[in-house]
Amino acid sequence: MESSTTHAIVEALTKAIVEHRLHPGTKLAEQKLADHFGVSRTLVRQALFQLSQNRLIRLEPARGAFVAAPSVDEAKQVFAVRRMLEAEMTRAFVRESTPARIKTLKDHVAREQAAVDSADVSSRNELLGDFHVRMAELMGNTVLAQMLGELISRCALITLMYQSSAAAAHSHEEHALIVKALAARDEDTAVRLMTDHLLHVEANLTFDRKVPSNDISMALS
Amino acid sequence: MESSTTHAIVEALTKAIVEHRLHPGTKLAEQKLADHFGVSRTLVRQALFQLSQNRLIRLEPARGAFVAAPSVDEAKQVFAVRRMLEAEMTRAFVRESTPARIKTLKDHVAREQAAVDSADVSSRNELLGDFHVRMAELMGNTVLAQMLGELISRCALITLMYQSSAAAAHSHEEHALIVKALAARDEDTAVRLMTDHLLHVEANLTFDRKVPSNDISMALS
DNA sequence: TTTACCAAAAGTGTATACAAAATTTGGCTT
DNA sequence: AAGCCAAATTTTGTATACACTTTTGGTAAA
Repeated sequence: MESSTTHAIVEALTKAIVEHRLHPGTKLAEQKLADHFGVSRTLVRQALFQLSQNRLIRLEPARGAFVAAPSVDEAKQVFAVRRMLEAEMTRAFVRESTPARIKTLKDHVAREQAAVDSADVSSRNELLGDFHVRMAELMGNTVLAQMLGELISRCALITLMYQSSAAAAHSHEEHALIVKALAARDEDTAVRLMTDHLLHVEANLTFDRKVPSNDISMALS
Repeated sequence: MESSTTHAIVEALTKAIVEHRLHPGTKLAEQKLADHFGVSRTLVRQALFQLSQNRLIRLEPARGAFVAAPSVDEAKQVFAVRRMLEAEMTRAFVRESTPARIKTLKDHVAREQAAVDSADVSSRNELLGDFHVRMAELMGNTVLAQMLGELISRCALITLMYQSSAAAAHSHEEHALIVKALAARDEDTAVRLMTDHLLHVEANLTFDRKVPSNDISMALS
């Protein structure tokens, strides 16, 4: 089960939503997607169902699928959970820190630097989110990594829409500081920096909305 | 989308798995389930997919669905995440504590008492898990509540199989102590009790395996 | 002009059909 | 009796068909 075709559709739609080519509220009609991907509605429905579990779209009974528009409240809740999870994760990271793990994070931050310098918004934000997922993965706890991945992709929509370039650069700097504290095995500082970092990201979101366009074919082309 | 028929199938299978009428490893053939529920394979497949997202079953490409058998390692990871999440949740709970919330938890613990006294294993364990979900719900953070719900159902298989009655009674007593600390607004004690509680539950799991039987119709009848 | 209403069109929900892959069966050989 | 290969069977993966619901668009009445 779980064909790779379905997975490809999920990936394509995820990318389109997260890169903001499909705006919140846009209707995703099954047949149109099926035609676009050259498959039957069956596979599209599987993909849509999976995306709804990831909270990237919303399914309304007998009405269809729509690109999700996470509410301000939901975003705040997601950040609250992330602070809980990541504060403890950071603490554990320091305790089980190894040179190899530190190096992996340092390398990641270097890649962030490059992405922040170039103006590629989507890869920049992907890397900024991945910093947190990478930390979780390094802990060897796949459950944690996966859960954090879900949370991060869940508000990817919001951060992508409403995070300014300045805020992104700020995030990157904070990541660098966190890695420094981790390398110094300074537990309290690292935890504080991580918590503050998440608070900053949340605070920098401006909760405006923009106008949607709903041309699926164009967005996916 | 997301018909209630599919939901009914998910519920029925969840109950059967969690109540241990379907053993880990049992194959869930689509046509047999379809016949049993009197629907087409389409709806069964939707249900199976959803169950796989809940980690209650495992889907193998071109081979079908099998009742999940969470590994020891996975269980440990789940508990590690729960400790992260619930320690902070407990801390936040104390800070935003209200008499009404305390009462809700006290009522819940009272119901646990009844379930522990009666020997109904499945409702007992359901209530013991729900204590934690209830706390999350009271915080008004649905994201947290849902995430914790996932985690708890994810190791429901394990706790149900391998938690003794004595351990269940112990859990119940610890819940009562936690509520007491919450009522006294004793943050540090509450957090410590919660952390210890989760460690105890994890420590009390005995990771043996029992023999599977694979008669679907009998288990679901 | 606005509102109510009805028919046509489009879209979702479920069942079924068919193709492809895996499993089982049965016989053949060693 | 054990191992192995091929045909037969079962089971999964995908497409399609059809019923039912929602949306749309237009017409008539207020």
